[in-house]
Amino acid sequence: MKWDALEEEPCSLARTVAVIGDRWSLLILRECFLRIRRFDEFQSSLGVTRHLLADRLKKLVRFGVLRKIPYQDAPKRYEYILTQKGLDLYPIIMSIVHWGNVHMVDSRGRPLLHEHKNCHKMFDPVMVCSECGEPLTAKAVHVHPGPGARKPTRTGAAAR
Amino acid sequence: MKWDALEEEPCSLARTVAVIGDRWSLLILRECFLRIRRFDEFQSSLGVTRHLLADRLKKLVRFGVLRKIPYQDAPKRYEYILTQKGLDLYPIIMSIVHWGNVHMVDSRGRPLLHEHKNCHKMFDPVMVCSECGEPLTAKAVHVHPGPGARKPTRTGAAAR
DNA sequence: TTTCTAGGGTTCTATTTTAGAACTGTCAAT
DNA sequence: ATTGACAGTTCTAAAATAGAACCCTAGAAA
Repeated sequence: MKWDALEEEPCSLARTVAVIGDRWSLLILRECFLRIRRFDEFQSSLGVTRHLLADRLKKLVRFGVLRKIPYQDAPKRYEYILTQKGLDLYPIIMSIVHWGNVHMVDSRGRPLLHEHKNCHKMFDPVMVCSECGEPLTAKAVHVHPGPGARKPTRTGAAAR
Repeated sequence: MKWDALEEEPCSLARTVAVIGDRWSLLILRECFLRIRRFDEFQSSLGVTRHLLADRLKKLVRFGVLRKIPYQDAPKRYEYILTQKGLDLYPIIMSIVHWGNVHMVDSRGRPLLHEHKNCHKMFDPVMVCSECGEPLTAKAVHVHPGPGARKPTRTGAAAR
C-alpha cells in the first residue's frame, strides 16, 4: 500500500496515519509543542538528516498542520508554527507521552513532568467521554458504522 | 537514527514511537481493537504483505503489546490478543481517530461512530487533567524536567 | 490415495525510503 | 576577503517495503 492510498481510506485512523504516522513526523511535532520553530533547531535537536527534515516539514505544511511564517527577508527565512489543526494534535501527542511514561520509562523515572496552569498541579492526561465524563476504556465502547463507512462487499474486506 | 536508538532516548514519546510509530503497527492495532485476532484476518483486512505482517506482529509481541494465545494444536495456531499494556494504547488510538474525524473526513462524514456503553450515547473522546478535570490544551501546560531527564550538555542538544 | 483447502508463515527479487555526507546560495559580521 | 548562520538540495549507499511465490501441517473431498 502506498502512502497516498492511506489518505483515501474510509478510516479516520488511516487518514491521520497518512499525516503523522511516521517516526520523524511525530518527533518533529514533539519539538513543535516544545516551542521549536526553525529548520536548524529541528535538525540539531532531532539529529534527523536535513533531507528528511525538509521533506517532512513540507508534508506537514501541505496537510495544514504547520504554517510557514517569515521572520526575516533577505534572505527569506521562515519559522514553522502549528496551525489550529496542528494544535489539535495535542491529545495524540500527550497520550503517546503518557503511555511511554507508564510503560516505557527506565529506573530513572520520567524524562518530563507536566504542570497544568489551571490548577498548578502535576498531572496525567485522562481520556473521558464527552457525554458522561467517565474515563474511557476499549471494552466500554461500541462501534457503529457511520455515514462515511465503506459499503459492505461480497469479498468481506473489512470496512471502517 | 536507527529504530533501536529510539528506545533508548530519554523521551517517553520517542520510546513509544519505537513501538507503534510506523504505519502498519498502528493499523494492526486498529484491527486489534476491532476484535481481529488471526494472521489471515489481519492480512485480508489490511492488505499488508504477509512478510511485514509477520514482522510487525513479532515486534508487538516482543514489546508486550500483544500476546500469542494458542487456539488449536496440530498444527499449532495462535491468536494475537492485546495485553493490558496493549489495551492501554486505547487513548492513543481514540485520539488519532478523533483528530481524523475532525480534520480528515470527506463529505460523506465519519466512517465510524462510537457509543459509550456507560451512558448509551454517541461520544467523542476528550482529554482532561487528572487533577482538576478540565480539558487540556497545549497552551495551558507547562513542562518541567523530570527525574529521568537528560543532563544538560555543553552542546545544547535538546533534552527530554 | 491423490488432491484441495485453510492457516500461518518464510524466502525471493525489485522498488522505495532513509541515512549520511557533501554541496549551494544569501546575507551579516569580522 | 573570509567566516559563519541559516535553509535548504543533491548525491550514493544502506535499509525497509511491496509483491509474488514457496513451504509446511493437517483435515476434508474426490
